[in-house]
Amino acid sequence: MQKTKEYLLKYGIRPSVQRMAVMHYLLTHRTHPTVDEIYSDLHGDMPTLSKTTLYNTLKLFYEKNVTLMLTIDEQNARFDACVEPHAHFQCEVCGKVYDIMADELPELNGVYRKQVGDLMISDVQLNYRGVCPICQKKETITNQ
Amino acid sequence: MQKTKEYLLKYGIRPSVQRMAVMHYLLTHRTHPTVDEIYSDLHGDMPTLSKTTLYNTLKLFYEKNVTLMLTIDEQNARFDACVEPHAHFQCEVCGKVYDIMADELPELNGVYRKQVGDLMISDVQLNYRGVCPICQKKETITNQ
DNA sequence: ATCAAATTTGTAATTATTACAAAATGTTTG
DNA sequence: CAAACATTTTGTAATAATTACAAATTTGAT
Repeated sequence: MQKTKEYLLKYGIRPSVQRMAVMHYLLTHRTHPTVDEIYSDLHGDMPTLSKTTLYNTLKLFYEKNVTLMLTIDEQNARFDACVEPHAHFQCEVCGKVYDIMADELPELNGVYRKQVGDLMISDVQLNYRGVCPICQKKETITNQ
Repeated sequence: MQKTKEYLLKYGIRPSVQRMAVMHYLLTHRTHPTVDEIYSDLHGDMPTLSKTTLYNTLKLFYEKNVTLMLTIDEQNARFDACVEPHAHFQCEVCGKVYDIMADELPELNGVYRKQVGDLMISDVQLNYRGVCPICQKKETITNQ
């Protein structure tokens, strides 16, 4: 937890109890959770945590570039403590979001740029959609 | 309008009056409009058009691959009749969405793939965010 | 023209997110 | 340490996009 505190301070964020809990959660759950998922999971240890605080906190993290805010899912924003350039894949069946790193997609680094033509870039998101191998398998069995 | 009808038929969509109006709108307005924008613009000529029909129609178009449904904007879905591989840029200030074609971003074609690793891809979206040149100019003037 | 199927419509429900003001907590200064 | 001030959190209520649903309308085939 001391590490989480230093992590926040390094990004210029005052480490309140709530902020540390959220940051720690994101650092230890690399599942691209939604606001509701974070809320449900933290609620056990922090019954007083409010949704508004969560929204405020996640927005702050995003503005200070501590986390990413993914728009791959039309229904909910999703959050990611990994700020390295990487793409995402969402399964249309189970909804799970997978990471795609540069070793699987060599062109990836080329699209993560500061500038394209005369446009200055502050955020890049590369989103893939499809059916993940697990759900493909299940569908094959069902359709027999 | 006859062309729009054939366009829909080509994609296996029955050309009702409403569907033709929406398709024609998208073919002649390459501005990545939201549902509300389409609704407002069509409402003059079609006062009975309902939002539900719009949502149904746009979902159908998306499923039949006649149009793209963009998730670049967190607030609203946006629609695009250009189904060629291309990226998008949204200005954080004015909200306008620009196209980025392969000539401006040579790596673009490389990320539009049918497969990445063992993942089968059905949809790719490459979204950039930043401040567009027009808004940058305005901000410079304001901050003097 | 009739009938069945497909489509459209309006209303109501759902759900994610934001606004806001009061309460709580943390920080600074005398 | 205590008073004064700033920041953060909280709960509730408002907003806004999207979906559910059943009745009404339109379409296409016979």
